[in-house]
Amino acid sequence: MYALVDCNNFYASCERLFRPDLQNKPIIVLSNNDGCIIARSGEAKVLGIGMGEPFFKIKALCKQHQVHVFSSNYTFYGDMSQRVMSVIEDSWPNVEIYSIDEAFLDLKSLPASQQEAFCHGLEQKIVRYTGIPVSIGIGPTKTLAKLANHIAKKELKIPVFNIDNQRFWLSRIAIGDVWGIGRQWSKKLSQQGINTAFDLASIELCRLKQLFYVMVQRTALELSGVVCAGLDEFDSRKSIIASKSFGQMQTAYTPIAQAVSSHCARACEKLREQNLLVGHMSVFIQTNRFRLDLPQYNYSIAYKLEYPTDDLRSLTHRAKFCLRQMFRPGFHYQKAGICFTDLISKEQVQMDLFNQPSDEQIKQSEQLMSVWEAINNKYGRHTLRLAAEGRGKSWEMRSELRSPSYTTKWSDLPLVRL
DNA sequence: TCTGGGGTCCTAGGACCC
DNA sequence: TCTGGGGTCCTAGGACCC
Repeated sequence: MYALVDCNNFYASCERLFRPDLQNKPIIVLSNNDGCIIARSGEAKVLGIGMGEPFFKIKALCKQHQVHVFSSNYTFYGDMSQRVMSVIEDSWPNVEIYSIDEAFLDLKSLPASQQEAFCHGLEQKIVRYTGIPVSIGIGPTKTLAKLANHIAKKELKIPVFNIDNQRFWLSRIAIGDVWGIGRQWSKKLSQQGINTAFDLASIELCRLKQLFYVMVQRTALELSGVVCAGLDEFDSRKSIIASKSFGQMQTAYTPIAQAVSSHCARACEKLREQNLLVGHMSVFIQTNRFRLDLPQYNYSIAYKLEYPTDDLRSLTHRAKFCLRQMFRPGFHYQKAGICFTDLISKEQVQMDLFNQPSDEQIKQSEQLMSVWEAINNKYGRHTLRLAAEGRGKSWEMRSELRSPSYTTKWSDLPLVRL
């Protein structure tokens, strides 16, 4: 049996934590650049505010209903996520952290009769320790646990639900609400007369094989109770991306090069946090796809590194080289970014017969990068940075409604008056 | 005026090999 | 007129997730 713990309206719940005055008030959280809605409190959902909707389209509605609007504050949400996850990991040994607000538990070592009681206890513990409300779904496969969670939240509005002896629920769940079945496939499945989770669970596999990829077959099997995917407890990342839209469209080379350098530094931070080296990078730039009146240009250039590295200086140098190759004047650019792939663990580097850097080079680079990190950890991010990042950030994103970083910044600690 | 960012997995098709 | 069979590896693109 598996359990899925999922935080309720996670970002909205975080924003409410240090703002008790927002209890029972509608709250929404915006994506980077204050562009789209990415989280809504229950009260905001009732108003008909959709997930992913562009903010400018519903600004008037928000004003009319006094919706509290926040820019996203990932430092804060990330910290709250860690707190929730550590409560879960302290309570149970087999945990897969699936996303910022979800975790799967493998409950097989617990007698069936105790599973629900354990989940009730966990749910209460999480809300008591962190203030974040969660829902927990229990089922014989991950897909069914996910579905049980959906039923707990959307249908029954209870904190814990076990679908094991209540499979009749499958016939009440639309095919598009099943984990792994998105827009395109649910359309295709409907054309075949498959409209509910029950339909998909009971279809003959050979019929599915002719029409769909293995992913759909796997989902069908999981719905019928056959485990196709176990717990993935070891986080081995396969790519790292850092990219952001510009606050305003950019036409000149220099600010874009500074943005790419800054994204490269962020990607490099993530790389080093996980003790990885990168073998392959690609840099991309894009114009604004919504501005059909302007000429469009999207391009990316890949660069295979001479040897895997985590040295920010050489990574930035290569990233700028890629950008120079593809930058064309005369366009209004909206976004730039960088992607690292071919990630390998620092402990398992394959040496190269021709391009192996000397031990001395590796040692020097590591010394420099660790001092660099130590300074930034002590005095704050960006205290030390490459000149390539520039100083004034004319390209920086909009984030006008950001809440304080209550739990990660001394100057932002909440004040309590008695 | 204003439209996110960061991931995974799978498949088809091309280039190459013997 | 007729033109093999069996592989691997890489990349782009499309689907999905939160």
